[in-house]
Amino acid sequence: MKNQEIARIFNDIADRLELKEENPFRIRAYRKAALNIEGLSKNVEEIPEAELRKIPGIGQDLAGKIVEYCRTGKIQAYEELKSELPEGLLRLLAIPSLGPKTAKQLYDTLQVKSIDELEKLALEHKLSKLPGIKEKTEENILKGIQTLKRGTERQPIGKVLPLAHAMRDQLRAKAPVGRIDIAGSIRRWKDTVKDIDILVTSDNPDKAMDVFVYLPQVREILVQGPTKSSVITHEGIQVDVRVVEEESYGAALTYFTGSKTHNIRLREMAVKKGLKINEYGIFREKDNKRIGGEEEGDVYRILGLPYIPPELREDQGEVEAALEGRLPDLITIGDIQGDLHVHSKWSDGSHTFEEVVEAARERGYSYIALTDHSRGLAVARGLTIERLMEQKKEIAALNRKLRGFRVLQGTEVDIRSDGSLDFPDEVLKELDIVVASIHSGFKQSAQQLTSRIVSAMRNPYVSIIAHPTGRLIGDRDAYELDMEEILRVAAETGTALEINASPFRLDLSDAHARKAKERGIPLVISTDTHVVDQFTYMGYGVSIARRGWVGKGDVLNTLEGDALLRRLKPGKKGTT
DNA sequence: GCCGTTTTCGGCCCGACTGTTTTCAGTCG
Repeated sequence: MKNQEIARIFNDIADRLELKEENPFRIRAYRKAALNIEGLSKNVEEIPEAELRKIPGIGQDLAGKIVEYCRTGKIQAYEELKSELPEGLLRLLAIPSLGPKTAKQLYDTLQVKSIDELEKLALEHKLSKLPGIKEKTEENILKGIQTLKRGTERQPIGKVLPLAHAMRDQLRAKAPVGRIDIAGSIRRWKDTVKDIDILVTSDNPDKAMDVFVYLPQVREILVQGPTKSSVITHEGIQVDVRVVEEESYGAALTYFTGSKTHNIRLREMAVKKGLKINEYGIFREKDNKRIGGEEEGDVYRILGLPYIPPELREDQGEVEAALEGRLPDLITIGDIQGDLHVHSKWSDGSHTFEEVVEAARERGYSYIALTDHSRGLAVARGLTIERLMEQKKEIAALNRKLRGFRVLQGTEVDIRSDGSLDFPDEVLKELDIVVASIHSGFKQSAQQLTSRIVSAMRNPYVSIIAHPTGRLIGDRDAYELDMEEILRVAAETGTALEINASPFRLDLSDAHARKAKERGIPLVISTDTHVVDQFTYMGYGVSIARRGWVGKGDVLNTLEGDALLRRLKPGKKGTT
């Protein structure tokens, strides 16, 4: 898939045009096109040129450049542009607080061509000799270089969300704030997050901001004003707080929730209706009269749209769907009846059956599947066939005692390097549910890995493929897989794909979940719990499903226990 | 460079904070 590469090139072209002080609207056109290509779920290589032009922000010229890149691996105009300015100059733009104007000035006057050169000059106070640059700017450039060197990668949402909640709760307790919400990509439940946006109302904004910038989590204050302040936490995460008036709260919440492209769509629609939308409200163009904005619903209602849930706001067709009245009815956490991927002390989990069951009942579940590891996974104390059969007896005994709750006996059977399963069919057929997954041989070719998963799906007893792509966010990329082939065979065999709800996996991803849903492939959302606290991961999994346009009917573990067992693949007996 | 229920030309989403100015440019989101 060349989408990411093309998006990167278009952004790079935009940077270069900016340094050349080209027409800013032309620059924006490249950036907009890059955003739209990046967010595209289809592979651009498979889209004919005429269809490419239907993508918003892609016209004749850019469609031609995309085709040129797919065909030749190069874009002539880009190659020419690259020869005009040194690479190092481009890298200066990555420094926060340093933009194209300053970079160009530094290059023209001091011939700065790399970040190291710039750092040296700043330390020697050579920059403050330039017009418009004084001590403070020099300091900020040095700070920016430090920030860049530390790296500000996107963080897994599972790491950022608890911090966001803690800061929100402290603001609520200590600062003079009224309404308060976490906005931004966290509210959209993106799997990774770059910063935390918090929106508040306050009758004393200066005080509220004072409390905020001195919260214990704060390492450094970036900016502080009565409506907007930004800090960096000890973890290196940027947090922005915005204060708005009551009457603007809804408009501001929409605005700061984004995504950027979704907002631009809304604003463009507003302009066509003779309206103006900003973070303060919705206004009539002719007399600037406010016609709404206190509630988020105002924004959508006035544009003639149904409310669009934050998880869908990515400009991935949700505006069109809203206009045509075909927004999906999204799954909610309350729809989940049970968890189908749970470990116990028998393998590498931390709790007894009883403890796991109690925690599941507290969450309101009516069943869980115990899916301890199989024998081949020695590091996780995988079960031998004998232990598995012993476990089966214990589960049967436990089920006899339980009222209104059922424990399904299952396994997370390892898909070995050669594609065979770690238990023979005679063993698998004795189980209620078989979850299969890969734990080794990650470095195999895409073809090998794909065929391992395909052969597992073709086994009549395998109900679910767990964490199909193996990614660990920020740690390990998804395996090289032919996802098209996996989806095709999943649809053909009726094998369910798991959305692993661990916030460090979220695998399937939102985009893959959406594809699976479109093809009618059954999904399950499971937590892969090893410690009972991890049952709370379900919220992350449900949110990723929502981002994939997934409804209750697409997810097997929204079914009651009997219905669930009937729906597991043919070949399974479906009894307890 | 894109786009069109005023338009194939002339617009293009909107505002806050900082630093350097003395009314604003640059940067960011």
